[in-house]
Amino acid sequence: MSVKHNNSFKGLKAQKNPAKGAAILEAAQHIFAQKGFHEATISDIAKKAEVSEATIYEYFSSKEELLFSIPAETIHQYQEKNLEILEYFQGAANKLRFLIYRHLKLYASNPDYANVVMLILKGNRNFLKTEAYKIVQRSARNTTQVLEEGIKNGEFKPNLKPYLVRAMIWGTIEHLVTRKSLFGKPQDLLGFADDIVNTIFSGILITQTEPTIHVNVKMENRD
Amino acid sequence: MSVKHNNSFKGLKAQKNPAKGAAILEAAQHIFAQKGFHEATISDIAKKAEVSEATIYEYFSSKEELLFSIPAETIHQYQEKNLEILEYFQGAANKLRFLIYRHLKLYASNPDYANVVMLILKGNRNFLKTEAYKIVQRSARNTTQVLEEGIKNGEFKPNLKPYLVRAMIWGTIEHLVTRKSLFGKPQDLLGFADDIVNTIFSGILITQTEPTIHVNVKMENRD
Amino acid sequence: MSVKHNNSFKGLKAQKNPAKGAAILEAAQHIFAQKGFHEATISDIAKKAEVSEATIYEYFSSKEELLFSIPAETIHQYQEKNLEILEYFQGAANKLRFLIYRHLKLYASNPDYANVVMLILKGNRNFLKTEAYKIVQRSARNTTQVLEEGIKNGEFKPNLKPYLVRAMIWGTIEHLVTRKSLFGKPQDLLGFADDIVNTIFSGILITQTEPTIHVNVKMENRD
Amino acid sequence: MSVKHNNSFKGLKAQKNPAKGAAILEAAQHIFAQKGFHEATISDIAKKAEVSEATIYEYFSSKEELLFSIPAETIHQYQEKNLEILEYFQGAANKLRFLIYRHLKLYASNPDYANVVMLILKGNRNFLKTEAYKIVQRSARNTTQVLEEGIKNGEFKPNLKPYLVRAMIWGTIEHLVTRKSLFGKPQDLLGFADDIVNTIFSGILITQTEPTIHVNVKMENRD
DNA sequence: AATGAATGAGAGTTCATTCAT
DNA sequence: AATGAATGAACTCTCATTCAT
Repeated sequence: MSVKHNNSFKGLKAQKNPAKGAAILEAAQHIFAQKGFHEATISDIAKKAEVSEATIYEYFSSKEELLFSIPAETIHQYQEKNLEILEYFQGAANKLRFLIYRHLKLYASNPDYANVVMLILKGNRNFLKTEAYKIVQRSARNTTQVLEEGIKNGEFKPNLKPYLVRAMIWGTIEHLVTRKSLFGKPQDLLGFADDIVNTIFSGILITQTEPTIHVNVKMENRD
Repeated sequence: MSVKHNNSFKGLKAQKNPAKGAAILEAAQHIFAQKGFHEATISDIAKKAEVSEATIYEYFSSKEELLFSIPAETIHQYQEKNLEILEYFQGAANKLRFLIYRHLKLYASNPDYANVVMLILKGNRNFLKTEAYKIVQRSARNTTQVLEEGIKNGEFKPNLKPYLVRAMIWGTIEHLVTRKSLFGKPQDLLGFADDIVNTIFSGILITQTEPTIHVNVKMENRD
Repeated sequence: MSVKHNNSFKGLKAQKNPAKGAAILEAAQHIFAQKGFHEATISDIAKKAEVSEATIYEYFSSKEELLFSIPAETIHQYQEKNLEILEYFQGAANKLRFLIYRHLKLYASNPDYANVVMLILKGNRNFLKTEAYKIVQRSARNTTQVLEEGIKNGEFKPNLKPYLVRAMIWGTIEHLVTRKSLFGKPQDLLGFADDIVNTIFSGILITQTEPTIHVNVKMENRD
Repeated sequence: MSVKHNNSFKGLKAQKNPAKGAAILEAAQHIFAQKGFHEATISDIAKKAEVSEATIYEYFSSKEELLFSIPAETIHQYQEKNLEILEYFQGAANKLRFLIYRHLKLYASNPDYANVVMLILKGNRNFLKTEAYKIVQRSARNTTQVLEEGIKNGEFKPNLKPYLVRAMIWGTIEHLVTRKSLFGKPQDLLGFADDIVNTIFSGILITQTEPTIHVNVKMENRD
């Protein structure tokens, strides 16, 4: 049932045996992550999935479709959950913090997936025509909406450009994840979440207010 | 001057006719930018460069070396000029603003180059072993050093993590440039420079400290 | 019987369809014999074998492996049969005569094979590392052993050097076979067998005994 | 003068600078001997000869002609000298012994040359159309003539087939030389000369005629 | 006489993909 | 549903050879 539904948005052939389809997909994710798209062969994937090469074509109509099918499921669940949880947060700042965590966690918890997305899919123009990519876009709207909400309710600066701030947040995350994919570091992606949030929220400059806070404290002591 | 001897830092064959070598490189950049690495053929590049395929191999020992040779010259000049100009700026903030502008401009003024770097090289592990990549790394040090300088001299927050901030700046730029490569927008990359700088400097939150500035002034008068 | 399992001693890929593998091998033998190794193309062989070029690579991993696979089967059967029959002969001289016949016949009955061996493989250093070559070596041991046996039992001269005599026999055969491959003559290789044997056995000099035979005859007349 | 004469029988382009032509030839001999014909490149040879590739084509019109030019000079001198010395020998047996020595020595004293001849030229059909090959043929006539002479004057068996015996002698030598080219052994080729001669002369069988010699002696005494 | 530079012409090899069973 | 077997279609790269200087 839910299987049927999944199939529909993935744009796949009807899957005779969904478990096998999933196994192939996972094998593909792993092989692609290790070798890259062109360097990986269908034969590699077939071996890893313990099926014949022909069987792969029973489930996916081409090597590229196989690649594009990798994020479909993941991104779908990610987005569904985001929307679900987002409602429980109060305030744009909290929502934004949540989205940043989630985004980082998505990649942190699945290095192969991060690899495929950052090193392969990001540079692939055909991926943009994909159903899965549409969900990525929708996911981007989440962030933008939260930013707009924050402007409207006075949490965020009124002259802030949502498009840019979203680009900063995503760009930061993508940069860090890509580095982890390529170099293995930074080890702890999630550890950056707070610092990202803080910097995005408050910037890096020392405001002239901060030293004065000391003075204020003294004043209160004097009274 | 140093430009003349750039053969030394490129891992190229000795070039019989440097002008032809450059023509091939430019043709390659264009074709790779349009089609991607694997989709582009040596034949495509040869046609574009108006030389024979064999001639390409007189100048570059493999298709991949041809690809990796693309950024070498550009990145080298970029880095040299950065170092040269950086000295004239006073203050870490100004220096950082300059580097952000420069970085954006590098890609904005050369869309094919941006394409190759963002869509092809960024996902290529072999590129990391390249001489050209070493210069990219050195260029990254520039940013980090400026950030450290800013912390030391009190311009930037003392608890700021240079690695992260640099990741944010670069990630933002890469994200924007990648989008421009893929979608053609945002059209005006350089137009984002100020907003990036402002956001990185001051964040997006409306600070409640601003009114307290008044109070501060009075307090200091009192002493 | 042992023939069925010959895949084991060939360094080949597992053969999907051994009949097709054999057809390719035969086509290759013919084309190589006609054109030589470097002048023959995989395309030539594919046409002759009525398969696609890619199919050839399903059975043999490279053009050179294809070449080296040609003698494997033949030489194996040749050696097996030699050992089998050799036992039935009495005396080193008879055994040696048999081996010379066999050796000549091997080439006489298969001109393409003779061509490949004499004109191509004999000059190929890589062939020496081959499994098939090991069998050639073993086959050489046969001859040497027979010669040693002949020395021991007094059939052959005690100061004879087996290595040299074997070199003479093989060299003679190779020389004749090569000439036939190159010039088409001598037509009848096997016709040389007896003369080779006689010369190897008795040399070319007229021994001083021979004229005395005449005398003997006269003596008998006198009686 | 003699230079002009040499050029004529080599079938070469008129050589501007014969010394350079010879240097190229020697370089080619060495490279071909090491790598084989197809594996050796004109570039290899040019480097070794310390000339440009184009220069090679000033002296030899193709790679194959370069190959075929290697034996020309050597074989010419060899044959001239053979004919010259042969006259001084008395008796076919002595002459034959001389030719066998000479033949072995030709290869023993020039391993690169041996390599080229045995591993490359022997399998090359085009070489047979060559001027140099004609001299080889003439050199073969020497041997045959000596054999015929020996038959006529009663030194050699009357039923001996000169063609075969020459094939045996040459085949033996070629076999030994080829082995030395391929395996480096037998180290001492010339050391085999006497044994070859002895075996060719007297064979390997222990003749039962030897005791009859006694009888002969008595008979002759009786007259 | 010598060569730097350019290239035409292939050839081997790989792989995604198909299809009969 | 699964796959063994076959192949079409490319593409990179190499090298002998040429020719203007």
